[in-house]
Amino acid sequence: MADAAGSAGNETLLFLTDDQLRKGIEAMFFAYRGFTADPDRILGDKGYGRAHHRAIHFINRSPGTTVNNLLSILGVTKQSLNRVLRTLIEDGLVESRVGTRDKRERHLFLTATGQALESELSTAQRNRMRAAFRQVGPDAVVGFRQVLEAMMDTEMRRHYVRLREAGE
Amino acid sequence: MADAAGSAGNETLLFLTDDQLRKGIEAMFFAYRGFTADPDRILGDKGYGRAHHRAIHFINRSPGTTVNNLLSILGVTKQSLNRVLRTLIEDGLVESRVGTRDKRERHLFLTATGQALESELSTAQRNRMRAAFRQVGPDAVVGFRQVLEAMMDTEMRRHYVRLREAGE
DNA sequence: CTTGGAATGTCAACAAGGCTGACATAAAAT
DNA sequence: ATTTTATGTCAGCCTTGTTGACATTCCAAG
Repeated sequence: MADAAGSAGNETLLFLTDDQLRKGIEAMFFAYRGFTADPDRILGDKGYGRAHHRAIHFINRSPGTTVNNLLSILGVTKQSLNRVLRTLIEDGLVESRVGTRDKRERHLFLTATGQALESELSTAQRNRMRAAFRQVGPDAVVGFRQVLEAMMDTEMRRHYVRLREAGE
Repeated sequence: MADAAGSAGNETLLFLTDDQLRKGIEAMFFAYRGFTADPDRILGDKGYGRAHHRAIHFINRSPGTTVNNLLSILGVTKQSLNRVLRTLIEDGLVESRVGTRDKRERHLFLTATGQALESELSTAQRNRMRAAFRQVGPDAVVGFRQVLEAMMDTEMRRHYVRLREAGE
């Protein structure tokens, strides 16, 4: 453990065994269910699904974002996203404004109602993550984020980093 | 860990700010797409989906497991799982043997063909995780797993731990 | 032993949310 | 003027969740 990086003995690479990797895989699977469980409950009660949550989350993060930008973040087809956006707009959670510079673009914003739902969802999700973070401490959290970032596709990492910069 | 709870200095808890938590949430979202991307490609080519992968994975981990046990691990309805199992059995990837003690139960096993697909899928998934692990080092990996475990529902953590024990 | 309930698994039908393909519109770019 | 881009829509398909109805098997209480 102590000589992890330097010694280059074969013990150093024990964390790369198939067994360790499999545990990481199963941990991802089970943890992701926990990660989505609380929002899923809230959404189900209101007749929405995970797809609506994702749209709401990223519109909240980048108010005024275009449909096209949202598409590349979410990695779905426009038809699929459009179905979700249509219901959110009809229900008055999202507002779609025609672009001023480029009138082909639609800029998306959360309404007050949309912000309320966003807040309810993200509060629930943050509560669970806060409990986990607090339980394991800051060093573990750093490792957690490092592994996740290394596991992303480069395209997705681009979006992730762009959002981080915007948020700070 | 030692001073996280006790010292109560405000610097100590900076990793619990809403901003840090939001980053963790987005990291989970983007990383999970990477996590499933490679298996999804392989499965798509063969006419299967993520549900088939999950079934195959856990049957491989616990050969002879019952449908009921698989249900509680996967957290879906028996009807949903049954559809997936039926296609896997029809295609000769999974074998279902009637229980000897209790003839209501079906015990599930991977056939040679099923094991071949399992191996292909888990190799692809392990390769990505290995690359990520190697990139960040063993300490980060420990933190990664600690956070994930803390984020699981207790029910899911039970399954996770039970699988760990069986594997070691 | 029989019978009723519990456990297990199967079949049918429906909904959410992915997907592709085709097409319309408006605006920008060439 | 023509082409390209951004967006929206319709139709139809697939996977994978759901509930409801039902068959089989086991077990336990009468």
